[in-house]
Amino acid sequence: MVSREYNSKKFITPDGYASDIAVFTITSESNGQYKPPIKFLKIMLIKRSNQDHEGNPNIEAGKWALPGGFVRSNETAFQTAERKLYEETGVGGLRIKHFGVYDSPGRDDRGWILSNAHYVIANEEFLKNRKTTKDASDIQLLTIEDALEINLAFDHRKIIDDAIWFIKKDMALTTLAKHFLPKEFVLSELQGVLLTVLDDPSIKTDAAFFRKAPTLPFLEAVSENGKLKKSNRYSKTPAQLYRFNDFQPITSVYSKKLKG
Amino acid sequence: MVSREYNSKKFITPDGYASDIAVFTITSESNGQYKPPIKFLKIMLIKRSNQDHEGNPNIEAGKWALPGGFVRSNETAFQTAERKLYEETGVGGLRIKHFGVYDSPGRDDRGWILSNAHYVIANEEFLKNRKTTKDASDIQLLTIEDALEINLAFDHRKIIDDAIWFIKKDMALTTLAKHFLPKEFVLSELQGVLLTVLDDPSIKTDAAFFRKAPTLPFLEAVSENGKLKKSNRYSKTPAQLYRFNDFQPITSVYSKKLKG
DNA sequence: TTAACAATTAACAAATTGTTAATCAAGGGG
DNA sequence: CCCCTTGATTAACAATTTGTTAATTGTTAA
Repeated sequence: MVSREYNSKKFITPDGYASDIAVFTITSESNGQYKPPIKFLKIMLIKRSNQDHEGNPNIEAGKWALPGGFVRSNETAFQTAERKLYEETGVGGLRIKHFGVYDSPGRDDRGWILSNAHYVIANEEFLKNRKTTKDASDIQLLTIEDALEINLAFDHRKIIDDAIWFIKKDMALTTLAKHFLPKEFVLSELQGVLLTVLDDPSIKTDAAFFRKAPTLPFLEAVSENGKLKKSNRYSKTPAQLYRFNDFQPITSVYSKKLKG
Repeated sequence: MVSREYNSKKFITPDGYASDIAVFTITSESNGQYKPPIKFLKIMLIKRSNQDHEGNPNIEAGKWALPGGFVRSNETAFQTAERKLYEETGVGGLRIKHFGVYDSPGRDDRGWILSNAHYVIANEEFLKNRKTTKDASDIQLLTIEDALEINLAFDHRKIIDDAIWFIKKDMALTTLAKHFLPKEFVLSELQGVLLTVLDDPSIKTDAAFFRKAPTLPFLEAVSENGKLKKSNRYSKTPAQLYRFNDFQPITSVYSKKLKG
């Protein structure tokens, strides 16, 4: 397969090509009946076991790490991400997005190992339904604050830092919020998700947000048999349910007012 | 270096890790004196020689390809990009940005070879000053249209397609335009650059663009000894010179009107 | 002197925003 | 069953921005 021309240069080649996945979710904690819950941004991490499958001591054992694994020669890192996500956490069918490559020499004591990093957003309900393929202590949802405090394997702290930066950006610029929410949701839920990840004053003020939201081209009010569908899940007053449609908004710094 | 534990799995490892760079520039073609020039978005490609440095037949010989090369085990792909860009095209000091990884099995006949893809924006003047490290026929600036029509090596067509998508996005969302322009420029130059890459009606209408531009937080009028500095390079009427400052604008789809 | 023309400015209606103050529609206590 | 409370919306209005079309200005070339 590898040609003579290429081999003759005696290049040193990588010792491994890994695919890692930062799985984010927002968990809700009830704040009393008929009140919007308190939300926390969390990341799914796994604890590296002391031994590998063959019983040999595992590198970075005992530390927390992003789920992931080595890419096989007949698949892409993207496919590896799908596969490992399902194998290790039992979740499937989520939108996976590449956001960076980590290839600093020395990042992995085993040798020259590259990591192709992805992120995934899962809504709470989705994660609840996951199969428990490993015992619970292995997989944990940690708040971002906690995750960045504990002892993380390899350069996963840097990877998580970057991943957070990317989801913030995508949350502001795309309809990423949809992946944190159920199909149909109430405006306060959307607002809660946005505020958990972003820090945009124009989202904070209720009146402005509630007036603008219904006009956003990527949101639509849900109706059922001709009349608007409402929900009481977080308020006594029935609140209108919304869903995301397929509109892909784009913005530009050269039009409309900016904040920075 | 590679531990027993790891080796014992007999993983197949990649046969090579490459770094490729899509270098974009906008060339100006005079449209008559005192007129804004016509601009074209171009990409720098190199023609793969028939033999490699050692005289062996080269893979994908004769085809056009992105400049780039194999990452060494003691550097990152980013550093490779800097090094190869300088070696092959004589340009240095440009802002290089990662945008994707190409790792489909079979993308390179030599084996399992990954490409870490970057893009770079160079302004015309900068490229003019480049050292000619290779004979001219080897390196060419092609318009995007031409580049996508010719026979490109490996999966470089896909890489270029993606790179274009990324620069469009970054052009709209960041002050990327600054890299296409000289330090000080006239509004019609900025407008020309934006229209060459983007297709935003609000930029097209002169009156709107000229009225809004001076208020953009990331632009500032240039003055010299207390008075505003003007230029006649593209008009009889002296036009105000502007420069980008360090303001990093951010936008959000949840505020301000959208287009999509 | 004047026609031409890019670069601004002006002017004004239409659309969006920020803000503060009403309304509305239950659930729960009395 | 009548209020009180609390989110969820609406209303009301002033302040900003934008889209458009119509002037103005400064300079070169005929």
